[in-house]
Amino acid sequence: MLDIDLIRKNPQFVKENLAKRLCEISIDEVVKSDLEWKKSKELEDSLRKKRNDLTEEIKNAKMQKKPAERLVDEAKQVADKIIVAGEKTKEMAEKRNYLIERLPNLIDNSVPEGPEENFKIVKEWGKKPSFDFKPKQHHELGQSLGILDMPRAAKIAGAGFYMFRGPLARLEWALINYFRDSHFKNGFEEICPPFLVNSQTAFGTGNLPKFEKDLYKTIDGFYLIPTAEVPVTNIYANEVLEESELPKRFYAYTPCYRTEAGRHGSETPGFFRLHQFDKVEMVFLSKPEDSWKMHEEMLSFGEKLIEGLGLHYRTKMLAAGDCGIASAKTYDLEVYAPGMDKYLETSSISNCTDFQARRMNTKYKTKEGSKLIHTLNGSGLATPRLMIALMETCQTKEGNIKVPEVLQKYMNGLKEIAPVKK
RNA sequence: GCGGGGGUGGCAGAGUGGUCUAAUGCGCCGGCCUGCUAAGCCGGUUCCAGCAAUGGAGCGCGAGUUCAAAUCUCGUCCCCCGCGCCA
Repeated sequence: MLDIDLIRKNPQFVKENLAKRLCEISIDEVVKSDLEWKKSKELEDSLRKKRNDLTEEIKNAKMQKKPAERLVDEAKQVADKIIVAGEKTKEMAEKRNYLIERLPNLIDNSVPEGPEENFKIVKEWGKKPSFDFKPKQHHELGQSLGILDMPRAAKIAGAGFYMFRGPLARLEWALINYFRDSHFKNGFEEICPPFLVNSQTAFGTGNLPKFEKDLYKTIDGFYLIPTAEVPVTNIYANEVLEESELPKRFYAYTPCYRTEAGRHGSETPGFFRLHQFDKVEMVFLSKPEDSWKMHEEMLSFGEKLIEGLGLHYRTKMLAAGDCGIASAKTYDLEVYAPGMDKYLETSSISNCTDFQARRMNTKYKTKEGSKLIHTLNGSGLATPRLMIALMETCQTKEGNIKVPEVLQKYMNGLKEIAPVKK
């Protein structure tokens, strides 16, 4: 959430900033609803004051054994008015909060404004691999090797699911463990969080209320996590940290569940847009003054992981209009898949400044009192699209898949995935 | 799932309808004192509105009873102990 105080004192600044990301919520309306709430609250407070005074008089009268019926009658009337005024205040607060809870974070000045296509490529690493044959797509490779079973995944669950078998399943765990080991060596703390969260937690990271339709909800009201960012960022919700505890760096492997509502149609064969996928996520908690430095640091951790696999990728600074609600600035890592001849988003690395901290109420102590922390999150990395790029990049003329060197130790030294016997 | 106990400020912990203006202690911040440190003393240390004076709210969350609720009633969530079930 944005600081309501900032909106009050400098609505023009907020308006201009949010215009960069094409935000459809009117700041004028936020200011107006806030004023209406304030007016109603003032009336309610003055009535409460009156009742408190009367209550005090009643108490004194009773202690002095004087009659208090008239005062009680008057207090009853005030109490009725308070109920009416209170309902009005509540209604006004809901109206105001509805808007504020859906406002996105302020965008950083370094971010190109406007719609998605205004992105900036800030780095390219490696180059497109060349083949002396026509490279196949990942699903062709996977099926002919007998290590990808899309039809049975569809039978078991439906569209939007995949099933890896044998060496491909092991390749996915090799990736996950390669990521985990890298983060561990960097000194981060590993977390195994809950994969289901309550609504307060989903609100904290900004997934609720605006994006409820993107989340799976259980019959008893839990939400399946769309990313480990949700539980891990919320670890210190409603807590005050010591200044010396910051920064904190976490990583967590989890499956991620997304409805992908409104994204039907067969845009791409294979496993590209999924209801469930695996990801290792980095989450950093920092002091405000350190977050931009840590954002660049997180970016380079993500980049190093892809570089270790030897895959060609590019780093994209998202345009303001393409950034998530909580993000002040986001880099995407896009890894190249030669079979599809496409760059695929395999990581999204964001500085959420104090936007999530305000929703979660996570602060740290300073000499000037407690202040909101900054939160950052980034994939390090999401596996399916990386596997697409890896399979397509490392394919041989025979249709086998060479295992990148850094992954071989996680696969009992396997160097190449050959067809699996039935 | 059943039975019992509990949830109060940064922390510990008192408070069973109206002197609650939430005691007291610890921690932290500021000040005084001091050659320096410690001790001691004074003030501050939840949120909302306000430049402020001040006013309002707040005792897990929600509803109710009452002129008045941390305190009584109901619902709900969470934690602890015991029993049951279970990977």
